[in-house]
Amino acid sequence: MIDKHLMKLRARDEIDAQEEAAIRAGVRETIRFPAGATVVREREVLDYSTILLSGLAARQQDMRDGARQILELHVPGDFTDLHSFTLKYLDHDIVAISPCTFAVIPHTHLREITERFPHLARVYWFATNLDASINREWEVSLGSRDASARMAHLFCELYVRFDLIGMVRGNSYDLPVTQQQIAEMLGITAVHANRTLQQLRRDGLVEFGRGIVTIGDLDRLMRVGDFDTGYLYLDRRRR
Amino acid sequence: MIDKHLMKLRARDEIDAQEEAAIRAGVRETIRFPAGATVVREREVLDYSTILLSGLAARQQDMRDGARQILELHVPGDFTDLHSFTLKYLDHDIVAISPCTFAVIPHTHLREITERFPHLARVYWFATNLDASINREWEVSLGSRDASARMAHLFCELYVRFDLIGMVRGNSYDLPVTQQQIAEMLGITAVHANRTLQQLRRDGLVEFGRGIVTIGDLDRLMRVGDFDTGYLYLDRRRR
DNA sequence: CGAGCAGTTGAAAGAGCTCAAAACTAGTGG
DNA sequence: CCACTAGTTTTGAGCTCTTTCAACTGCTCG
Repeated sequence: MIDKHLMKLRARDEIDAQEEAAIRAGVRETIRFPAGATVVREREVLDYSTILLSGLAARQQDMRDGARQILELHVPGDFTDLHSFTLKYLDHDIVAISPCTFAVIPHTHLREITERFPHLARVYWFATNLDASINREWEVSLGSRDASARMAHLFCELYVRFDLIGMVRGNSYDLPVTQQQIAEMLGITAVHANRTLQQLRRDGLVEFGRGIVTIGDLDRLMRVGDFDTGYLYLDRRRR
Repeated sequence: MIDKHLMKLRARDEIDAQEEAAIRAGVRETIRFPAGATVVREREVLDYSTILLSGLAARQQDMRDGARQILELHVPGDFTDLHSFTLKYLDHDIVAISPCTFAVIPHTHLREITERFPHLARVYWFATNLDASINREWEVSLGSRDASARMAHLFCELYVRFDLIGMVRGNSYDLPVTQQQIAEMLGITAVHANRTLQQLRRDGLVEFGRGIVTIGDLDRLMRVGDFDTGYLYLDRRRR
């Protein structure tokens, strides 16, 4: 059930059998949300965190004028709101982009296993720092890259992240979002997202339709998106 | 020496005498950098982290085309690269904006005190999550706010953060940066930063000159910048 | 005094936005 | 199986914010 989660942890560090058992022991229940549902609301005080098991989820901030900024996308295996363990409440919403299932891990259990296994505390601390690294890379995109570079960068990032959990088939992966939502990630309008998408398709870099991304030319897409995997910390190291 | 650091930790949680002693014991040496110096370079493997004691530092990413995105600003008392404890190397540079002094804390010491005091592990884990929250708020600015709102938001954030360490005098605080650097934080050009600054001044909201920010009307500045302190987690809670 | 940044200004170009309508989907119910 | 609706994608045209480029001012410091 949380196999993808362990797969992802093990891409970056070693998790021994005891630690694995301790993690698994914390999963008491799973919850399910339909597409569009709000999983965690800003400022809501939490006593549990959730691991995304299936579906696509996002962190997002609603603006006063009705606009919305998507801050990060979560793929299966991600601890979507592990940061609430120390923050206690979030500064943003967590929403289900497509129908999602989550494993629920009580904060009491996180506390217990991180005290019993200090290494696990560092592994999960690392996991939140990795999310922060993704946030920073999105800052770079939003602040310093134009629309097509942002879009190319996003498709590259998701390619790598889906690949890590075995969810890439050939050069395609599922991305069940609308162009409106892509626009909300990139900080542009839906109309402009549409035109940018057409540009990338015309150039043979990538196609997106019916919720499926198909990479036409990864090398060139990476160059256009100024993409470098460094910020995803793909090397295994003892934390 | 690390008083501002403790002041900041204690704004969010209780730190007892033992924990304080453990933190203080880790500070072996301090290092000094002139304005403009690179303190930590991207990808450089680190075995220590640094607390900013005085001066202004920043996290930044250089782009291929010579442009630069400043990702976050650090004020005295901030653990500028605590995240390197679990990341091992950074995905960005740390630079001294003005002349800076740092306290050096070896990772071995961080490891020791976080294992000995699990609560301290959570306090520092929280600290990195707070940095991530700031990164996310900058994402919102860069993605969804126009130039004057971004600028207003920045001045509000720094007002609160400087206030927290007693570095606000009346309605002014020191911000030893150039307009070029402000532009690099806001993802706009220096020319546009200049014009936006003039706009805010004309509206009586805020003035900036010779490295000093003077708030003219905080309420209105907060409204223009769509600023809400929530993401700075200013309430004390047991982590 | 002159060099060299930092800040300022103007004019023109460009990226992205707004508004509005048309063309597609996909799901619903008869 | 078709008609109908609602949401998504696509297109056009004009407009705005931001950029670019280039020149000019002012400061600071050797």
